[in-house]
Amino acid sequence: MQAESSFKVACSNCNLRELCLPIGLSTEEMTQLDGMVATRKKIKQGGHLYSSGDAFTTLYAIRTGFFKTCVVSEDGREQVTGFQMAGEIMGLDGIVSDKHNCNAIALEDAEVCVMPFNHVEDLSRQIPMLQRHVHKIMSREIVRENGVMMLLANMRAEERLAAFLLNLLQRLHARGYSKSELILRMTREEIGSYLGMKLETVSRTFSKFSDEGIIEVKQKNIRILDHEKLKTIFNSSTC
Amino acid sequence: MQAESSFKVACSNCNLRELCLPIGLSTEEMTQLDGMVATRKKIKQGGHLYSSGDAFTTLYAIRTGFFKTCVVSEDGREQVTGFQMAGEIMGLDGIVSDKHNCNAIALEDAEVCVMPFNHVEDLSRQIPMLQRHVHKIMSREIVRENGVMMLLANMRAEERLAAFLLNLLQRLHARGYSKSELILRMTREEIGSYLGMKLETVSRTFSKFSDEGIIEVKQKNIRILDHEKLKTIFNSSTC
DNA sequence: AGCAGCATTTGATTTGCATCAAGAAGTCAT
DNA sequence: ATGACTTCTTGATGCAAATCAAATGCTGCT
Repeated sequence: MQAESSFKVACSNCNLRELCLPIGLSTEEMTQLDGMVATRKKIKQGGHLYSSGDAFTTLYAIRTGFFKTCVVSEDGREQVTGFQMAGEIMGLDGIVSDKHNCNAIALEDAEVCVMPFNHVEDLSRQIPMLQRHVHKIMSREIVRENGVMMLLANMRAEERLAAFLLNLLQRLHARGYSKSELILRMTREEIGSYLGMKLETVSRTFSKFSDEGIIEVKQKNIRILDHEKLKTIFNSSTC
Repeated sequence: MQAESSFKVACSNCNLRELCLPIGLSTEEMTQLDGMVATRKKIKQGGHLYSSGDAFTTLYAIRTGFFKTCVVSEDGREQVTGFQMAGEIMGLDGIVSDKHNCNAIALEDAEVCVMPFNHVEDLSRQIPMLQRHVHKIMSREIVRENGVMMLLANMRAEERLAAFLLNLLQRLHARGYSKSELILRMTREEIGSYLGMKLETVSRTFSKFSDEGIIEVKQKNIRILDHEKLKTIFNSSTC
């Protein structure tokens, strides 16, 4: 087994590149891009990729593993702001103040590509398609958070959990996983924090879905029995 | 009175430039930047600057007036995602899919600078400080939304309203307005939507703050009598 | 393997906010 | 100014989810 660091890190032959990178780059541009990732970094389950207050210098692309990000208020309340998986970019919150604004914690052993932000900016100036790509990634995060605001402000517990499951399924499916089965990497409490409900309510709602034959729950293993019904719950308002 | 369009639009002598633009640009760079704003546009109260689904081509900087942005779910529920004032940038939600993702509606007669996004990108490639600035603006929006998520998921009605007032005051103060007085441009219902509560609860909470001598409420005019208490309410968890 | 410590489930009770309702105050158009 | 409409306030009641509580099921460690 060879040490990771002795491999040349290269986006151009990374199997995740269609998730991280713009499509349609020329071979030349692709080669340039290989300069974007400085190194890779492994994080053990429970480890912090970065913490609130840390100096911001780099973005991270997830190669393997699963993360949560969370902000902590002055009085100590923790809020999970997102769950991230392979191919997704982390660290954008740090750009505005040159300090990270949240904690990024691995929910399973993980590996990330370290992309110094000034490399990203330099290359963005040279490769317009990369520039656009970076903008799109940030815009996507803004739009995602708009959706979470809708969820938190307007939806009931069942709708929130249905939305959460459907979102995870869709993202996992884009990575080649089944549409009808998933393993939750986070606890009920973390799900609850993200969805603005208590862990007991998360558990009860899982049980309810299970009773109704919509899903099958075995601890962290969830099997989707009725995808359509899940969508109906998600879309249905109070009527 | 001269028609607006006959004036040369110029960031270099705009009195809002320290809100919109990076600081420390050279005179030469400043001159380049004047190419960023194509035109200006006036929006009447209640008018849409853009709507969900519209093609995205430009960002907007607010010169005067006050806006709300809101997303509408499939089943018709509306969620206010933010309130924007002079110097703030709108339209970032459109970048990811080349379509706007929300409605931007003027809450009072307003004027905006129209900045075609490809101008912004072109100039960003030439002026690294502008590039960084654009990134910071998007990152700031991400961080703001993280804060709203915390508010919606974790806080009680009083804390939410206190947070809302303090945020408005702080932003107005940065624009030269009083720290102890403000005029709400939005209805109780719009505040409620943003804060995830019903208009009746917003009204009741205003009344409660008023009874406790923290603020004075005269319709849309709010006078802050006890700024410290407001902060205490905002920070206090359930204890 | 066995123990300690989390994570999860489920039940009983409380509560903060939503909902329903009605009247008052303010605003706009003619 | 007058009437119509919107916005706001306040009260009474109901409900979804929080809280409190306890038992059970996992997981990881030595």
